[in-house]
Amino acid sequence: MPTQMTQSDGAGAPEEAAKPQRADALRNRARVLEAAESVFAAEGISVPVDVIAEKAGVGVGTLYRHFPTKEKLFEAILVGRITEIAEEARARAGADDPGAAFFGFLAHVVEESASKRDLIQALLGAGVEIEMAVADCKKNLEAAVAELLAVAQRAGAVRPDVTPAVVLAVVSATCMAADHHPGAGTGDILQIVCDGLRPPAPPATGPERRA
Amino acid sequence: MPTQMTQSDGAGAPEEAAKPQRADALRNRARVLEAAESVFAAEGISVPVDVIAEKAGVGVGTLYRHFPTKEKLFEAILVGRITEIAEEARARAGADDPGAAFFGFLAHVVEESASKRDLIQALLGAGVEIEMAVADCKKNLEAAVAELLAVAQRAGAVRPDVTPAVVLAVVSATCMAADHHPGAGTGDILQIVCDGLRPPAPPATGPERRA
DNA sequence: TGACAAACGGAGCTATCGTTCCGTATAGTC
DNA sequence: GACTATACGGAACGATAGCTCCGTTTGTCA
Repeated sequence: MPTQMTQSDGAGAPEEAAKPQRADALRNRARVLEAAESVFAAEGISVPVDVIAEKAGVGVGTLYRHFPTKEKLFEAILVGRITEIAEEARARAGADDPGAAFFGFLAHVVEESASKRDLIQALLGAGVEIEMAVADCKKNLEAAVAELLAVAQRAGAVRPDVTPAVVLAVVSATCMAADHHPGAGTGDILQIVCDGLRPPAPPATGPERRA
Repeated sequence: MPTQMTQSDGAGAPEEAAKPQRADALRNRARVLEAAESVFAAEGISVPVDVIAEKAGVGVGTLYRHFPTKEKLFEAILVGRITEIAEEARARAGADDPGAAFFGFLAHVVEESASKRDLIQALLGAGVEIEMAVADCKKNLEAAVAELLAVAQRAGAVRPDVTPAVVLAVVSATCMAADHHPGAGTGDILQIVCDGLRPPAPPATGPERRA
């Protein structure tokens, strides 16, 4: 449960004093977050809020006191998830073997995101309005991936013409494909994508690559 | 507009005599289908039926007389689209250059499906109950792709370990990624996938491929 | 042209879901 | 233990969207 947020942070107001919350309020907030995380992951973003509230063991009123809208709740979870992935990328950026670090990262993300419908849908953009908070978060992720990618490219492990945007696109696509085509093994798809990201073999002979 | 269907075919009853429909009924049916096709493609499957009816220039009542549910209407369109793709695969299966035929097919599908939200969502399975009719259709598509793939593999243009299911998964993933990550060029993503599908360079030297 | 079955249109019914409101319960404090 | 601000619960409201119903229109056939 990495997702945390300061409940009400209005945009412009320079409010500072985070007044202490009551113990039960804190507890319930955490419960809602936890319940939402699992329910969204399992069912996607279209589950009714009632379901989340019930799973959390609170009333809908309580849910709405902590998160002003369903979308905000989802956003909170999303920001947590994406931030986590970005941290993972940063953590791997300094590894000894840049190639292994890069491809390991891809595998990690795919594995982690498999069966997380909500994340997938969000990355996909299906039916979700991209909020500013999430957009910023994505920028952060893209920056982290850019670094990891650059190192791997410098080491010759990844094609030089690949951009961070392409990496993100390809990764989310792999997650989606894996989730919805159970017939095709996740590993097989990932393998294809990874090999496609590698440079076309040093001096080269093989069949015409790159049109 | 390849989508066609015999309006009411009950499951078990061996009814044969397709009683002739009135001219306006036929016309309206076609209009609904056409409108639905473009609206679904543009907005996804969540558009209200009213929108489709309006675009078709008919009332919702008329829409529902031709298609018992919104889902059935969508299904009709889907079946048409998927069948078309399957035919494309079959048409290319006998080409001179199996490799070019195979990769050309992938490019064709991606290009054709770009900007077709509904198809993508359906391939994804997001929020759509897979109906029998569509499932059959998918089987047909998979068979067609299997043939095209087999020929290409025999010619050494595609990895031998790739299965039809993987190809479909990878293609739909590419469509989705291209649609939702405008930052990453469709061509770039397709390139990566295609190269990943190719065999790992004849005798080989390059960096370790295939774990 | 008249008659009738077939088809149409769209108001409105129903179910669902996000959100609000307010009476009740409780954590924290003296 | 009493008091109060804080938080809770869940009934109810409003909006939306799928679908139905029935009075009206129209194609077809003689």
